[in-house]
Amino acid sequence: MKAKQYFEDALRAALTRMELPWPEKLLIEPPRERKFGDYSANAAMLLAGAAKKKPRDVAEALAEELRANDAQGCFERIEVAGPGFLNVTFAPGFWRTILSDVNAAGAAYGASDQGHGQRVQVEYVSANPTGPLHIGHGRGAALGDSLARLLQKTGHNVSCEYYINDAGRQMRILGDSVWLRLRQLAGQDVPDLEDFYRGDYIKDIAARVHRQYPDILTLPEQQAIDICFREAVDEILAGIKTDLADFRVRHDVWFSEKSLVDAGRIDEAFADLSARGLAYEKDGAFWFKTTEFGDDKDRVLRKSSGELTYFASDIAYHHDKFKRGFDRLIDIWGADHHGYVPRMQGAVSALGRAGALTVILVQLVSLLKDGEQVAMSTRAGKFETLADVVAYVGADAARFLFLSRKSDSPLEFDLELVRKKSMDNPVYYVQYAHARVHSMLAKAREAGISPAAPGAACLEHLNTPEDLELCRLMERFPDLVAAAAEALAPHLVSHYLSELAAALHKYYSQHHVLSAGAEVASARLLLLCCVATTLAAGLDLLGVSAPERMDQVSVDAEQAPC
RNA sequence: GGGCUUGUAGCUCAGUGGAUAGAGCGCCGGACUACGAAUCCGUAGGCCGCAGGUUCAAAUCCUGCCAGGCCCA
Repeated sequence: MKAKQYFEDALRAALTRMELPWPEKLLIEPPRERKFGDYSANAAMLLAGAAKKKPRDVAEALAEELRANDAQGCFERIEVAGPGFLNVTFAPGFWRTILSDVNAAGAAYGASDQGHGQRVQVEYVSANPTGPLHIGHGRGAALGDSLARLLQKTGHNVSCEYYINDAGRQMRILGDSVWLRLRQLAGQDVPDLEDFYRGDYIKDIAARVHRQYPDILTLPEQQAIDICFREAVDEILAGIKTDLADFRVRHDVWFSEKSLVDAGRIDEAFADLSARGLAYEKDGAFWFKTTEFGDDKDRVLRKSSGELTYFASDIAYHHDKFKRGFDRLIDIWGADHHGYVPRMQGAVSALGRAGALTVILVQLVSLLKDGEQVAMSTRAGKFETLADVVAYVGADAARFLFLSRKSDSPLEFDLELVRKKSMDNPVYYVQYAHARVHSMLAKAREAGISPAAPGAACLEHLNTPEDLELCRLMERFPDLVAAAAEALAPHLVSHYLSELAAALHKYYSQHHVLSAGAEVASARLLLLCCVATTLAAGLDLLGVSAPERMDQVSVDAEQAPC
């Protein structure tokens, strides 16, 4: 039985009997302070005006009504407090029923059908294949992957996609850059270009291409550049895929911009806009009337030179997404693209799908080492790439940190702090709570003690404040998951996990389990088993492992830096 | 100059319009002859950037400033 739902139903029935409406802004939530009970409702304050009574009097009447109809004795206390809050405390026996739920659901605990199978596409990372992923991409990757898990868990039909910008100007520059380095490495005296990729990885690619195509210098230049370009994209993309896999980030579809252009989808989208009267030719260019959708000026889709803008392929791309049948699109972008959001929203409105796109902007990550800023924009810093960072601190620690901040706040990523295996580091705090339970379960097996069945009589022993606190927290988990999915906010999950882990550690220090007598031990083992299940379910939503022993984690973090 | 975003404890950050604003770290002081001390318990620390407004109720919503970050011109 869900506590919040039970209270809501009881309250609704009481209001109906008292011929009072259910106020729009009525909220039922756990109060900030424990002493106010398990759940709190603000109904009386909202109804006082219309009823022409004092809020506290309305609350008292409601409380009386609830008490009179609690035949099963689910409520232990129903009180009125403060300006007119209605606070309820559930009886211990009510809380213990949560153990059956958790036990029955197992890894699926917290799942719901609030998405009703809605088809959602999450597009994330989508970095240009012009170089390796950096730490900022890692944040978007962790967020996108976790959001997908959250949405999946709450009954959405989710597809994850990576958009490969393999057409256009940046790609030409990439090909030129490799070609330039290749000739330089071959001893030719070629000056640097004004605009090109300078990273060492370009030299590595150039050297390999030269080895693989020994006669490349004798080919017509355009053909040679073409080879350089194709090889570079393939290699960089393969590297990106490896880095993401090592970070446990998954995409279902890798969508090529070039394929979009080649398939004529750009023209299709242009025709679609023209047909709706939302695009026009002017000064030899093709314009999209974004001002009709709140933009401050119209935007060019095809320049007079015939070159397409980024915006053009992005429109065609989103057009294509909708044609593939998605009900809702979620794009995760770096915050430096925020100026692009109104334009893109305008485009989606123009496609007749206003409101179907949500853009999440991920703020920058500043990389620190012992409190000192690490250079990000040059190759000088050792830890510029995502791969280096993940190898240094471990995927679990990196993911947990990324996912414990709101996406729209800037984030400080201190390599030494994230790497530290101590209580400075919340990820190990939570993982340790999970491992601790499994350690006890192993000890219990040796001693021949097994967890009680969910309905067993011995559960009566679970009546200390700490027992009930764990039950309360576990009972909140499904609501929490639903809220996190709704708000697209995985950080709610990581904060919840820290709270549950804290309750577990406190429990551990106050109540001895195995030596407490057969019945009590058995009951407590069931409780702790359920906690472990909930912790594991939550960690899974973050894509963080739930180890059974702490010496199993962070093997990768043992490696020395570079 | 226009726009987006962020200002909360010494630091890093939570806080769906609700009660005395929270957590972790750091500081200081305690706790293992029993299940893992990667833990627990306690103390101290706040004009929630500033000023107005809406509301029974504002860190939260609105407006104007101030400051940092970013985008555009």
